[in-house]
Amino acid sequence: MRHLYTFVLIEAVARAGSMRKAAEDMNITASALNRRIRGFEEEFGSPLFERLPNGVRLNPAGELLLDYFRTSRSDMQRLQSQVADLAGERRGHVTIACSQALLPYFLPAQIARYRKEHPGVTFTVKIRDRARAEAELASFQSDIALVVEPVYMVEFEVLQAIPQPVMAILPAGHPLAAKPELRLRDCLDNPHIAPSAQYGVRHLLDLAARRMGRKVAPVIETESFELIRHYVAHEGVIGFQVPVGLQPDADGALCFRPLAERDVAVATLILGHLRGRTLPVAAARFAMQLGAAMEALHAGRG
Amino acid sequence: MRHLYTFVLIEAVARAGSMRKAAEDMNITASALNRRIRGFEEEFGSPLFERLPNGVRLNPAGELLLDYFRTSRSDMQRLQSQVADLAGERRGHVTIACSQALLPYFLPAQIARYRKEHPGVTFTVKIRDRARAEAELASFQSDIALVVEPVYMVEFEVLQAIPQPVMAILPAGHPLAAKPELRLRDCLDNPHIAPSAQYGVRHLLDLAARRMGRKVAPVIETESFELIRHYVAHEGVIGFQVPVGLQPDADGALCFRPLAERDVAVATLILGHLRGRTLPVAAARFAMQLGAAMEALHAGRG
DNA sequence: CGATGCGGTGCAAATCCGGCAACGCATGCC
DNA sequence: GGCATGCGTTGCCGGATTTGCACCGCATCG
Repeated sequence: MRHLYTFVLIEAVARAGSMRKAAEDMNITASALNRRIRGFEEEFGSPLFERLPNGVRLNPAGELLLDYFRTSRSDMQRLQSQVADLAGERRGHVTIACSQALLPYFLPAQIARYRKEHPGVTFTVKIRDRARAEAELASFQSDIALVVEPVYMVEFEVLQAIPQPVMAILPAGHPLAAKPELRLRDCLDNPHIAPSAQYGVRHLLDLAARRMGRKVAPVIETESFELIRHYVAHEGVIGFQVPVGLQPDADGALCFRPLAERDVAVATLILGHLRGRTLPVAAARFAMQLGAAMEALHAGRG
Repeated sequence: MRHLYTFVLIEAVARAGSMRKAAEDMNITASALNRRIRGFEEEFGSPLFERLPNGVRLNPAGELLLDYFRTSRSDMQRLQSQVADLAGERRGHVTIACSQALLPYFLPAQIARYRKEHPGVTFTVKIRDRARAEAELASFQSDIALVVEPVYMVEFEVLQAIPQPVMAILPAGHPLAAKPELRLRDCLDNPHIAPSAQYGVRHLLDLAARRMGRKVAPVIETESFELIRHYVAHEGVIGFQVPVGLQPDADGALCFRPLAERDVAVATLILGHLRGRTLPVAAARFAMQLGAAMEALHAGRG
């Protein structure tokens, strides 16, 4: 949108922390950028940046203006989406910030299902841990978030939430696989592989272990849930994941057993968006579909 | 604001109903205007106007866009006001739509009082009857409205409301002036002067008269409350006005007597703004002052 | 104390945009 | 039926705005 170009530049400068860096990012010269910003500051009636010896930084007025711009841009996109919708085109773009657990099975299936009905809609999928997903929403960089056990924020509006008991991933022949439900103690006594600290599942495991005076001591600690799933079969260690990240009927090499609820708190899969925001048509409809799918998932297992 | 100029043009075209007329209004040529609009339509992805043989008209997409623009502009103004405020300048502009009764005494006093503290704030005062005042708010053309007995609208958010019994204005020596309270019947039996139909006071008088099978039959019917006030002394007829439109201690030529409440319903002076809107700082503070002044007025009399 | 990187500025080139005139078209009027 | 009027629209050109380049003053740092 052309009439918002100046704001895009302002945002770039704010992000880069210096006009010259921002100018390079935006493929214009520093002088052009500088003049645009000074020009706007004059028109606006107040400086937006503090000029420091090694760059610039937004002042309070600039922060306020950036807020204005971000909501303004978001509104404009929603408007375009609405207009495209009433023209019968059902076009649009959905940006979603989600936990890694959603990537292998749940989200691809859902996106495919949605795009089958509305091929004009495109997607951006960002992997964000719990805290950063909410920052994404707050700065309008994502429309919706789908995360496991997010940190609580007042600006987060929950659309749907379902429980997700933490599951142990076992190789098919593992002795513990005989039991229908596992104790955390048994898992910790065996070699195991766990996600690193920023993930929700690990957080719950750490809490539970500390409560019983133990520690999670994985042979491998990783940021990749995919690595966990695949490594379990190779060495015969125990992995952890929530159900939504597991294919209900694997090929027989792995089996999944829930951890006892009295040991490890049940995780929650939460779908939400920024409180008070009106989503673009496409994002709103996709969120509705996700909510229904979560509901079905929950009902199907409970 | 330069970056919103295209929207201003779009608004002008929507208002004029034709590009050539709008171009004349905005002091540019029709071709320039046309190109701006076509250019924006292309960038936006959808036409905004239906092209008719004798002009243009907004289509639904255009209506939506105009909404977006008006809130966007209003937000920008509020932002500038906020920034000026945090710079300690207390600048800004307040646009107020009000009933005629407020013009002679109440509003001038209030504005003077506010400007004494904040000389940087300027005012626009529009005279609007009850219905049009609310239309002004809805299209962001006024910040606040101060009207007598407004028609009810869901989008109107009441900040303060005080009762205003309808008063009769009598020449000092008038026989009816002996009574502390007048009956409507007595007034109608004497020659009287009344505001025309669109005004709140007249509306209440008409309702009351009809209830007792009478009619308001003024010797003069006028849109000017000032004329009413001044004419009463000249011919000795009875005029009508709400207290806020009357100077408490006149020079002795006139006296004011309330009409019996069982005859004529008490009017209401209402201060409000558009529901859900966040006012610019200056407008919000001025509205707060007005609210307090109304409160004091009410307490002082009751 | 030179090198580096910063924001800001003078000047010429390039780009954008507005005004003028004209076109195609529909309508209204003799 | 022709003529006039008013509408949106478009090619062309001149002027205003913006951009890129080179450069300045300044602060920091090795």
